[in-house]
Amino acid sequence: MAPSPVRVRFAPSPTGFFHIGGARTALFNWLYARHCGGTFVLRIEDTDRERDSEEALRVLLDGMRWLGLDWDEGPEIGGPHAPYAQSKRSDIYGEYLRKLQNGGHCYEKDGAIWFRVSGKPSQIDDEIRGKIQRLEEKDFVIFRSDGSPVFHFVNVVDDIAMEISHVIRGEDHLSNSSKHVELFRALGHNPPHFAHIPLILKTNGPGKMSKRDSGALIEDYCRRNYIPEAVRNYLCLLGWSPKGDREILPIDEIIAIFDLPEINKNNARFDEKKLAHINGEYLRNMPFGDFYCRAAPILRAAGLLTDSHGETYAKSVLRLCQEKLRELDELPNFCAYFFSESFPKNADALAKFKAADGAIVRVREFLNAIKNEGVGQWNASSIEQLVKSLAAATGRKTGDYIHAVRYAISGQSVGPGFYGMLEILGGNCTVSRLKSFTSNV
RNA sequence: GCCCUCAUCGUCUAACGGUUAGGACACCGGAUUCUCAUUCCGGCAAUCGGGGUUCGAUUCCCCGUGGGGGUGCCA
Repeated sequence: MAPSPVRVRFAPSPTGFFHIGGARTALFNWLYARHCGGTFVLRIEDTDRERDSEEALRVLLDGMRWLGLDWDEGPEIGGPHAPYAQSKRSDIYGEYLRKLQNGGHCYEKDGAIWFRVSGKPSQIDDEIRGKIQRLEEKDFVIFRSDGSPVFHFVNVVDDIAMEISHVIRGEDHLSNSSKHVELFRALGHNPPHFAHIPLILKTNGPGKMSKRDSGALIEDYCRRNYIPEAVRNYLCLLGWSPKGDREILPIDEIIAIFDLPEINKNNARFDEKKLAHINGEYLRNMPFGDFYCRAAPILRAAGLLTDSHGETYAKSVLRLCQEKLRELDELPNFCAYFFSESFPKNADALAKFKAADGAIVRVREFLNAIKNEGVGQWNASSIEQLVKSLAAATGRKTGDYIHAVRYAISGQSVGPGFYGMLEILGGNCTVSRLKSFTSNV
């Protein structure tokens, strides 16, 4: 099969953060390249010299890889148009500057080099927005007085040199495209196809998402143990829709149906709650083996799970938890009492316990019932049997016992199914916790 | 100010010019004779305003209004 002529690029500048807006732009470029069987180029626009570039670049590359956005040409893998960092391409910029000078397209003023605009409106044919015309009225600087080239110039030069066919970027660049078209023409090239994608706006208040907004940084989701596929899936939904009342779908299907003209024109507000919901969907629907691999290290890091617990125990606990979670980071709080005697007691749960009529009496009754029965037969159904006959004997509801004992055992008012929870905790542990609870009240 | 752009529930979105305007998040209610942060069921909730074009407009055109972006020797 002949390679697709589609070549797209993501051209971030390493600022030390991987902003969610940039990530979505990268994602849409990547999706389009993969959809077309084209090439996805990663180009680093590091024209700000004095910055901790190594560190900042790391954040970017790690974030891209975490999201599963692999590039075909770029840093660490090279390619036919290397180097892929603008700080290393000054020879090329000098060469293209000479072309402009030879064509009489620029002049010097105040030590800087200025581009002379044509005075004619530029037109772009945007894949999302249709034809857009704009007159670039004023000449603009392409080389600063310190000799460094500015964004508009290097951006266009590299798109020419790297044979970029489609420029997919944020709508904040729409007004810039008249500058860029002028540069393409002056350099003797037709401009590429453009696709200006909508911006991601703050959840509340005016303006687009900024680094400071909650949820704005990809590396935070990584740190918070979000599922990268879930974050990526959510990002797909900002400005694009798979239609057919579907939202959560595997990336291969998204790649198959993704296309530029279907991208929305209007900006989208970021919604962290919906992201959390989608993360929960991914978490609960993933195979248990995958869930265990992600969850166990978190419990270890929290100092809860140790070698003494054993893998079988850890797995049975986590199997119980998987179906309840929205975020992996909730896990330590959610199940600490399975691993430690010094588990936290939830304040609301305590309030409920105190408010419940005779809760402590129920706990004592339950403890006595266990003592009478013994813990020889200790499994979910035997515990259920025990609770039911106890309730029948005292004329209470099973819930009266369950709620009270749940708090006594776990310090929580919510959690996994009661009978399964006690089975896994074990009869001896249950008894000893209830003893110490009743004697300390 | 000037230039560009956009406009469906609170939010993300769907709807060849003909639909009771659909789905999802959030929120509210109910069920799961044990909780809920799971699951299921139900509810609330939208075509920015005004003119056209048309038998018929969320959809096409114009004008307002509102939002967003640009207007740097930032990217």
